[in-house]
Amino acid sequence: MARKASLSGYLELLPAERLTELHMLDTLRQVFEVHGFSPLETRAVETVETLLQKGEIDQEIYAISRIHEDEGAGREAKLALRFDNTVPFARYVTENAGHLAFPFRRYQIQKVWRGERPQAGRFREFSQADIDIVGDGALPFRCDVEIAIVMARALEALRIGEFSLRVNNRKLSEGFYRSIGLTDTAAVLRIVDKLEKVGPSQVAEELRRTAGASAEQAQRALELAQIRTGDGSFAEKVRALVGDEPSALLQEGLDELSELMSVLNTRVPGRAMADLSIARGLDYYTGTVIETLLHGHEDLGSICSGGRYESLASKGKRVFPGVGLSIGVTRLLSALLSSGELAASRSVPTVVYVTLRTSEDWGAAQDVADQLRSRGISAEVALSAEKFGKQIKYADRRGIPFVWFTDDLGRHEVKDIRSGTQEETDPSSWAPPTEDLTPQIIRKTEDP
RNA sequence: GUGGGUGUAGCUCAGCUGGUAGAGCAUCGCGUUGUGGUCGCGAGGGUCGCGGGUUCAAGCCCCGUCACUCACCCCA
Repeated sequence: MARKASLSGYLELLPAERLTELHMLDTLRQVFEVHGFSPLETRAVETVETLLQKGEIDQEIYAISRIHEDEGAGREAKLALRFDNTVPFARYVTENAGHLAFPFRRYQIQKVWRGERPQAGRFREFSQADIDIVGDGALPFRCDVEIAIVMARALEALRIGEFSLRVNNRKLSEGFYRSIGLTDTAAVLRIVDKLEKVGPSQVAEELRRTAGASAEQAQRALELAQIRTGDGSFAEKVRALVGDEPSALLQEGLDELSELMSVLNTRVPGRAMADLSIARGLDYYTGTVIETLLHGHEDLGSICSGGRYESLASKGKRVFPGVGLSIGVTRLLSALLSSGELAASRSVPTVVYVTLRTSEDWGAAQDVADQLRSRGISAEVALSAEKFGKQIKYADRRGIPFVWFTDDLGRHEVKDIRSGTQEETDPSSWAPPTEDLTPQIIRKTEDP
């Protein structure tokens, strides 16, 4: 990949790359549906008001306008492109609450737009694959667990290599920070979130400078954030750190995270890591928070994140709590394509290239192709009767595995371009090996 | 938005203290005249990002501008 894009941040793929992307999307769709998630799509456009409902503008939003908009047109609602799938989904849920059955589980794979400066793995237009479960009034914690399991399985199905879900719980973090006297928990979370990037000493310094922490408070916050275990043992470490009786909030967070880790370790062993530095910025998350690290691509940042939000959507007195995770499809795809880890075996869907002996054979060649097509075998007919060498080369350059010849007596032969073997055959019954029926998505580097 | 780097053939890049534009790969042709890939020979392909300036002369120097890219910020 790594081709120069005409516009930075707006990825356009070559056919072989797009086939790889489609394979990913098909895989995700299949995993989501087999777990009972319904497909959903929302419009590209939201009112600015909806997008900013959290109050804070921490996303670079693309506003849209009409070229011929009247000068004084202040009456129309200001519109903008969505920057994620969660906020539009929340809006959709409240609008259609009367038609939906709760708890409602859906998947949604769509493009989103952000005006941030593009960088490797950061785009201005990209696809996210979301799953969420939303309840009416209440939603069992069990849903947090299930969402994490489904996503872990989806990532496994993508065969992208080793990855870790890094999980934490905001109740745990907030409860702890409050208990040591740090009240601006949002600021603390934001600073602590940078631990991996800037290191403990700088985090401690920032805690003192911007979150009003004493040296001792900063030290204790750091100690919590540095807890990282692959099993449930994080809980003892937290309790040792707290000393006296944990607060109700902290205890709730401990219980939830313990349950999550325990189930994940049974159902998707080795994929989860309790990491108490994970905070997820200033978002709407209220409990479980998750980020995902792709091994070997740590610099990419998280490839799948999300968590529990208690009140993102509400309608009058009704509140719809939810939990969801989102895969950065474009980020993942571009990284694996440019590293060469994922590739398609050919750039076209074509399985068979039907050659032309003379220009007049075109009709007969289409008949052959149609017989193959009627059985689901993708076939393409040559446009002119060039030398066979050239016709074979045409197929070779596109990665088409088979070339078809028909002689002047109507006898058929099919050649496997890779092995060079050619044999007599019949268009009404010939079929390729199943693995050649569609382009194969090759994972070049095997899992360790 | 702030700061650094880079723009030359389809791709990756060379191009000296200014002197009329180069390589490898790719493409196309021929050898092999209707069964590709190897090999050999040959050919085509460039407003040197764009605009202005200095100079007898600018890919190279100066100014501006655009794009790309990296870091910060933020995040999938």
